[in-house]
Amino acid sequence: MVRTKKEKASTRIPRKDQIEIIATDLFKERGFAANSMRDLASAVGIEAASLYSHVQSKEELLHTICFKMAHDFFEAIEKSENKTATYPDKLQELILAHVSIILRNVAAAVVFQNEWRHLSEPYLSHFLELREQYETRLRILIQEGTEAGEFIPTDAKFITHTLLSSLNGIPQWYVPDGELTPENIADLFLNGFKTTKN
Amino acid sequence: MVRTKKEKASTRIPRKDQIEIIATDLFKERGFAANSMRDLASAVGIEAASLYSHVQSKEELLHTICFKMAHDFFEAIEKSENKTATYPDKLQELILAHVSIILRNVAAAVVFQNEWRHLSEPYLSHFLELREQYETRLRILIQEGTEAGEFIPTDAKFITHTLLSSLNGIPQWYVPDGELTPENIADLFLNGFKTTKN
DNA sequence: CCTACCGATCGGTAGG
DNA sequence: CCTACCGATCGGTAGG
Repeated sequence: MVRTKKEKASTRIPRKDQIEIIATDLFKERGFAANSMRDLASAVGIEAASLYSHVQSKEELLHTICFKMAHDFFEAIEKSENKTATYPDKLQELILAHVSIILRNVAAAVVFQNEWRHLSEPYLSHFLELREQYETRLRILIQEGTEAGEFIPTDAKFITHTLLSSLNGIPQWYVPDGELTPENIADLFLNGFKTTKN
Repeated sequence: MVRTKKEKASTRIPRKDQIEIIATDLFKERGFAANSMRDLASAVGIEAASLYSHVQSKEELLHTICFKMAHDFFEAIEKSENKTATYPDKLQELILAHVSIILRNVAAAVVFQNEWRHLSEPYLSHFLELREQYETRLRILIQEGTEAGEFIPTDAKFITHTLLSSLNGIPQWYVPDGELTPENIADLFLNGFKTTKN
């Protein structure tokens, strides 16, 4: 079994991306701390030392995964804030975007959700800042919509936390090849948040 | 600083329990895999080797934490099933019990939620069995209540997963010394699940 | 509950 | 991308 040619499938995507994808999957499955660089290397099909030609450190991988997701979520909330629309429409757009980001890369979403605490400073602080910002701005969206009479009055803090927990819990039950689209899921979330007059 | 007497506070609870409590806190904070027995020993104030006089292995600690919680949750659902009451009342009781179990030991709830995957077989399979049982029985409660016309018709699977994600997400935002009681939180969850005629 | 220690494995580097 | 290797740390044991 001598490999005389490069295989097409493996040369399609750059090694660095391939490493990141496999790392995301491993971190999702057993966590950042429980996966060694040797585990990763073996899953990629190279030696552990060779990983360091493409990646500076184990934490760099985690950092990349977490901040890519954070960036996507942040973009989504800014987009919804800047939209000229009713609050229910803004919320609907944000929920759809949030769901879509998660479903686009479920493994990365799980790592983002569960493994950020293994980031070291100053990344950890930065990450938590972004996360709190997102929460705060979602809460404000709900508060303003409620004050405008476009949502049923609720405890905005509670609803925000509950909604986020539910959204971020999607990977726990979502079946990748099931019949549910991001739009379907977003719709399910929206029922109960619109005013009854709608 | 020679310790000539045993201090009262530290002799109050058995060492084994103390180790378990501190382990729960460490596992909650940085995960099972990222905490070493030396970390635990140092937090307890003894040498690593001394832990093994009280505990068989690192995993035994995780096992104890996870299955204690699983047992409590299981007891709660059985109690609610056996109660003669309307479905909304059954659900209310279950939600209150679930919230109470989480708030009674937030750290253990977080470990239960996040660290079970580090259990080895056959414990892992057993754990997942219990977990699925709980989910299934909650879903059935909601389905039966809906068929009985006591809940607004919804997608029972979706509602079950969403409710559980929200409940299990409580530790992410709950402030221990805040003004919210388990009853307050359970009430917040119940709005939206009762029929409008109520 | 401690000292002393085991083999295994960790993240990462040197040098090619 | 590999071989060879580093010091540090891991879970756990022996023997007291």
